[in-house]
Amino acid sequence: MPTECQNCPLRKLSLFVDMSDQEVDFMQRFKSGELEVEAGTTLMMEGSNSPQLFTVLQGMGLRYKTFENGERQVINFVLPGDFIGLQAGVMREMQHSVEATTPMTLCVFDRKAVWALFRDQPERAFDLTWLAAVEEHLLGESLAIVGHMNGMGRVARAFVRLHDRADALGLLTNGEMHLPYKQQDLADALGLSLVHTNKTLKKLREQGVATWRNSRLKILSYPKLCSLAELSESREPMQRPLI
Amino acid sequence: MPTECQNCPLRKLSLFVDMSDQEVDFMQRFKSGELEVEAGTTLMMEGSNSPQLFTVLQGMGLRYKTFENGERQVINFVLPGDFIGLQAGVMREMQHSVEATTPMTLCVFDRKAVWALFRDQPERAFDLTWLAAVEEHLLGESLAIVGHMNGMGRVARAFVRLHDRADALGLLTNGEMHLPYKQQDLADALGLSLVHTNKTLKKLREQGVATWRNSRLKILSYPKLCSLAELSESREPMQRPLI
DNA sequence: CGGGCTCTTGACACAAGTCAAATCGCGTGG
DNA sequence: CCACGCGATTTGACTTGTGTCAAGAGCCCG
Repeated sequence: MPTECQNCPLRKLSLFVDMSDQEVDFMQRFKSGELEVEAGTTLMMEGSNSPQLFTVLQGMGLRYKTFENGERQVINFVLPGDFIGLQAGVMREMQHSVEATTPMTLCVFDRKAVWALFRDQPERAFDLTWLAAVEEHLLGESLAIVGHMNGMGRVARAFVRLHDRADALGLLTNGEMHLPYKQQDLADALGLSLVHTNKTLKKLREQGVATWRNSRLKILSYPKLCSLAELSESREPMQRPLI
Repeated sequence: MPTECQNCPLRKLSLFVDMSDQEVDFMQRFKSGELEVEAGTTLMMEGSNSPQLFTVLQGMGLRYKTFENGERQVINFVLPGDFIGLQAGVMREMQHSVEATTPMTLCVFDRKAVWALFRDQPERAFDLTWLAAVEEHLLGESLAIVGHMNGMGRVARAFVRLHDRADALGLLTNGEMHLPYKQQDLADALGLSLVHTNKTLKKLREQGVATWRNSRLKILSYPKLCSLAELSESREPMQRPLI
């Protein structure tokens, strides 16, 4: 039984900007269906042009680029509310791949409908661009992190960001969240080697800052973590549209 | 005497997708004026919300984020045809600063007109989103470069990218281009220290691959440079819209 | 019970950062 | 016209954060 946009649990989160009834109505028509995939499914392939676009309702995944030598750069982590396939929607093809790391429920849109959206729903088209700008912002931040922070700083930053995102999505219980990734995934996201990432995680454990075991991330001392991440403890999350 | 969009020299480049007469006409009305700034001018300020957006007609600049400790991460280099201020246009504020490193001529648009663009010109709104997606792609690439390549690879990659961009813009003469940046700028873009960047440049000189002096970059051996950058020599440039 | 992933650890090598000082270029002012 | 000062570029010496290699431990699943 597919979710009605009207009842979409994500919409109610304060993380996302409010939608008018009329907009909700349009989204309902824009939505072409719902998709459930199992962990490990590749949702988008670098270089391909998917006929479908998605919004994540449940589950987590990864965006990444692959190199000739087989290595990967993880672009970012995919959480509920994320839009997948913007590049396929407006450019010829995707520039990165997207993979599910848990079972996922996805809202499906028809690529061709994107044009209708621009023609008939300028507000929503605007939101799509907004989303692209948010994405650009996040990538710029990642670039800054990888470009300027050492191993400990990068891991701490990643944890703070994930913690905050989970918090905004209501996925946090007692400072604990589901983090269904491998250490290699985190390493590939931060531009660190697996070994060094592992040793950094160990330090965080020993210092009583955070533990990450069995796919569960537990923040033991948010202040310490923020300090390592060179972030102030009070940052208001940026609101963004949901599509 | 401001340039007529009709006669815009950039439009004719094959790098940019063609525009219908009607679109050119709209752009002419969308354009609110032209601006000339001198080198060193800050065009956009991180955290601010500029009332104006720009497209670069002439000159070069830098996008960057600043850290609490005064360091910078250069997000990318700004060349003619680049659109500046997308974030200000759709989000509350800019997430990075933009600075001119040479005198620049800019096409000026009114931020408020962006909404009119979405309402009245869906094709152009689509192009704006397209541009945002291109930006996202480029940032993803930068992230991959900084995350996975060593100093030599990064510098080589940067040179190839700049060379190709200049080429597509017709700014190349005998494999030579104007590159009005400091070594510190390049270092900040690549996440390297100034000293290490300098030593890497020296190696490139000694190996007869490329020289960069007096703001002029000269590629002596494109094949060697591509090999260092781990890129094939034949890559077709991605077409994108001009706004 | 065995095979195949992850995750951990230790030892070692090296790329890149830091510190410090010399040189070069250039505009300014005496 | 030369001396000075300041920013950018070079270089050398030393330190250290990370990568690489290799092997073992833990765990799940067939």
